[in-house]
Amino acid sequence: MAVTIAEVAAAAGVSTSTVSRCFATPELVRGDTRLKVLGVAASLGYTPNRIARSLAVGRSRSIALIVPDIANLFFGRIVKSAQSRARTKDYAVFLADTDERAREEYDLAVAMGKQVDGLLLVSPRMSEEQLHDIAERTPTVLVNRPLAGRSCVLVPSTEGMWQAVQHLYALGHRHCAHIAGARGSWSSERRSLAVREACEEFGMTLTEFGPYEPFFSSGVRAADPLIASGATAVVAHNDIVALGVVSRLNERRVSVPGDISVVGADDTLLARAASPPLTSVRIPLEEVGRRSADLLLDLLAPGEVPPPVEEVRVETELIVRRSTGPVRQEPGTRTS
Amino acid sequence: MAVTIAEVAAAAGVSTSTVSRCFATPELVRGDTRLKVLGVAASLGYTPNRIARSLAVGRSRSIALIVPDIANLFFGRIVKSAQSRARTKDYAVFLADTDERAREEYDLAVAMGKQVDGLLLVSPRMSEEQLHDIAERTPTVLVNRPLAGRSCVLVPSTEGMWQAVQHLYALGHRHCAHIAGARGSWSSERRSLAVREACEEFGMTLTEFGPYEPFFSSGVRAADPLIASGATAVVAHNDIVALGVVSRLNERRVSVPGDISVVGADDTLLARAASPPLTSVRIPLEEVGRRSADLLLDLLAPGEVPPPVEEVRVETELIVRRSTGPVRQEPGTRTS
DNA sequence: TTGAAAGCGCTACCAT
DNA sequence: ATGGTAGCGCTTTCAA
Repeated sequence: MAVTIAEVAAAAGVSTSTVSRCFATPELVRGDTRLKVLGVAASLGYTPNRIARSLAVGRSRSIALIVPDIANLFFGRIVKSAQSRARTKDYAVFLADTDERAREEYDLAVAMGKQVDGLLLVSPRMSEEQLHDIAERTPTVLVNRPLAGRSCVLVPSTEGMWQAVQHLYALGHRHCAHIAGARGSWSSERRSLAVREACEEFGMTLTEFGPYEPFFSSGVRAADPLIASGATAVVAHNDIVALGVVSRLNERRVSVPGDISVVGADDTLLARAASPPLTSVRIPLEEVGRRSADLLLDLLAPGEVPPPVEEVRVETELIVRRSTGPVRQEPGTRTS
Repeated sequence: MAVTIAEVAAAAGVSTSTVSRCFATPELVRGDTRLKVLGVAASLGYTPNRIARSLAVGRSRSIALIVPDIANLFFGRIVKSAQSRARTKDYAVFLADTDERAREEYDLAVAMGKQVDGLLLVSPRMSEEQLHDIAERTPTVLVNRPLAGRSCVLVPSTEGMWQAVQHLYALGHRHCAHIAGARGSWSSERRSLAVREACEEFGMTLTEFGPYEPFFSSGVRAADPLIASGATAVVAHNDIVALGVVSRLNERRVSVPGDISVVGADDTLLARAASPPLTSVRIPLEEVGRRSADLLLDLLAPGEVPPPVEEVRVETELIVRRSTGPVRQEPGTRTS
């Protein structure tokens, strides 16, 4: 059994209250007493029992991160920075992965919500009612999902998607395809909308495909209809899907960027590591993780009286790489 | 405030002991009483407070996963499956990322070890003394790091690396390079050793580079010395590094696999998504996560008296893709 | 089969 | 500035 506060108190010749104060509110203890207690505690190897403290205080100093898929680099990077940020503020972080199953999100969030002080829901797909219900019970911050009256960190990607279309237009493309992301995903909708608006603005023909789940296989599947559509450029919902497209295009002997230009999104490692490297819309995912963690921890801070509802938006930008190139031929003349 | 056991007891007209039993040991309660209590509990929306239970029982029904880098697909996949497995057994999972900083591993593990029932250390780099010290205090399972008398899940990759060399030899390569992984990493050492032994067996010349941290930039950096070495094939420590190499080779106008064949390891999404797709050594990471979680939870099971020390090894195999090809020219004649 | 009550380790209020 | 003590919500003997 670990050393308890009572043993420290006995060994230091003070009461348990004093020992407790030395750790919780050191400024309320006289200098020499504190030094003595801390010394005894150290020599005994005492460390406060967080569980006991949680029970007494009613707060656990822990938060839970709920994400659709940790093995997706997009979420991996968010989790990494959010987790790191939370730990610097002495919050422990629970992680739960819904495996892209929207159905289980709610139950999971409710269950986790009871054992933590706050919830960070990343790209949740559940209904607004369910989200409100959860936020009502546990302080919650949403990532990539707006909700009236709740704190959220949003990445509409509008600017980046617009830049992507502008880039393609400038290269001579006039028929663009878009491969949309998952149904029910707010960021998918925003990205699709941004592409649609940009194409309209530039007078480009747009063919839309989707929704597709964010898997490599989705891109592979989307490639054939894409070829058939006659589009010479494609903006995919994200890098994974984009590379699935590239893979299938290679198989079909369609050259990238010779015959078709491909743009991804998220600018994950995949984009840089691909050959040719993928032009992609950069999302500051580390910033997203950091700011969402900060937002949540602020909500939990005892000082704050009126929980500040904020809507943080981060900037996105197009990173141009070799996967996009000028139009080489007229649409429709391709033999494949 | 949430509903407590006392309120349920009052409403059901029984004692708190009985309510407690209904949830913990239902078989010790008479059928009708149990039904009644459970009914009342449900109607009141009661759920046991895990923190209070933890304090009373002395166990938290939670484990911690400590990994070097969650944003690395290798660890991401392990975390994903381990986490999922633990949750099916009603264990909550803490996640902590050391950001590849071996120095902080120990302190982190010690700190986390106090608030959880068990620790899953993935590819730890700390010293054996430190590992023993931690395992002594908290039930621990190691992944990718053997330790006398402790449970661990190991992936020596020997078979897969051997197959890689055999494959390259069969394609006509006679001079192979190896780009080693991080210093202090057990799996790096094992992989290097396996390549060394295989090259010797096949009578191939081997040039070794490294150690390199598992980053894309490491591969980029390793490519130039690789070219200078005159090797026609390279086995990289993992996919990320391999793709860094490919990227730089492309820049240098060295064709893959025309001039140099490249083999990666881990067979992450990166390998499949690359163009040309990367030949890679497949590691059953989901199995690693699942089995390590199982091992740990078995250690924690109350039934077990003598903690079974196991050493689980999983099988690896080479997945051949287009990044490897026959030798096109004699070593040394390349002009680059 | 059920109940009473003593903790689990810590905090926080109330005294002093 | 310090001590006494009543909980926090649940589990677990021990009795009945």
